[in-house]
Amino acid sequence: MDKVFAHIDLDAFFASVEQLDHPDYRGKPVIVGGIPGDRRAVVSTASYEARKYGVHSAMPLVTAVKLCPNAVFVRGNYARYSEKSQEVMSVFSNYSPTVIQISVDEAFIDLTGTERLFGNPLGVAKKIKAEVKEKTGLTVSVGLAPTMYLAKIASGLNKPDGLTEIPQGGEEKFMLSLPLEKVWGVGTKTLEHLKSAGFRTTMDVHEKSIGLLKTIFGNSTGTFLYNAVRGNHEMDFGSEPKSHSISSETTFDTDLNEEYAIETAIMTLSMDVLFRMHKENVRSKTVMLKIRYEDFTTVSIQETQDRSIMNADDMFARCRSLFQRKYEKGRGVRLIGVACCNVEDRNLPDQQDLFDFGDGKKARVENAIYSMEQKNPKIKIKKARVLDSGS
DNA sequence: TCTGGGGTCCTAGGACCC
DNA sequence: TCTGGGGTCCTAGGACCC
Repeated sequence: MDKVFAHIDLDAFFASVEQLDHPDYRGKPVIVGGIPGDRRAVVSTASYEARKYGVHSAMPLVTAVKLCPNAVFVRGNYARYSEKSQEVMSVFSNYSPTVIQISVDEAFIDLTGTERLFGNPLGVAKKIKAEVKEKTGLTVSVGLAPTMYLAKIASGLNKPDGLTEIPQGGEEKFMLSLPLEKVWGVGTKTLEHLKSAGFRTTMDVHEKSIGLLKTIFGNSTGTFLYNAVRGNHEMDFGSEPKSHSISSETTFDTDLNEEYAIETAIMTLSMDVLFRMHKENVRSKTVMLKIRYEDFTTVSIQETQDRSIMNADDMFARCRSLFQRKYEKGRGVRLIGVACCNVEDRNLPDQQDLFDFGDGKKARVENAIYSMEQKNPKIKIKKARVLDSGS
């Protein structure tokens, strides 16, 4: 049976939610990500009105303010966006048992074999667009194709409120009509590399052997490019992700070089990551610390111990020790980040649980604090050091 | 323009073992 | 003595995505 996938992308999602919730923002440029004066913010989403001024995602907010000073600027209400996202996603499940959500604002729907129930894929796509609009007030762009990879590219071609279909058998032709920068998975670095190696179009890539592409771009990228331009690249969401990580990072308003102040930030981040691990009921033996210096060079250090992280003190002690080992004293730090890698389900058997090192009690206390915070978000219980964020 | 925060995956080199 | 080869695990860095 011919396979058919839809990729559905919400148009300028965060900005559209703001316009939906605030009628006075409608028809105006709306920029989500920060407000004028936020020194190091970047644009998260720009409404289509703002895009006319050249504002786009990932642009420094300072630049956006220069380009479009009269825009409505908001920092963003991520809980609200998440709520709207769920409303939209629940519409999709009416049309197929197989919905793969890949981020807050996009999902794949496997429409293979749903023809008898709902009609042909193009008709289904139109129904989905109409139902999303009716139930949530938001518009989406849809791509239809025989593979998820192609559907993903197709949905981006006629935004906003778009609908683009790549017919069965038209995969290669479609890819060869595409400019290189539209090839999903080719970012700035690979694009530069392609250009410097003399590739200007997908057709140029198509002419070369897989062996040559591997030699120039490495095994993984070479193979990817070879298949992509033929419309043969498959995205695999089938297997469960092997490793999972939970991270938290922060960019300081101004660079820091006092160790005590940086370590205080590390403590806040450690607590955040640890609480999120509690919430997901997972544990980890590996912590990672990331330092971005004033000149934007970024380094990281990680350590895996035999025992899982027991509590916030333990987590902070591990991160602090990594910081002390890695930090080049005196250098200005613009960002500090903390992560737990290779997290696993806490219900899995773990040898160390047979012993109690006295940390078990602390962990139970933290769990209690965490559940209090969940019941009443206004209660914020923090370590003395974090409250005293001054000296 | 002076570059967020949350992730995943890939690679290369070193340690260690047989 | 100064030197093989394969496999696996860990770490640091980088590319990419939304």
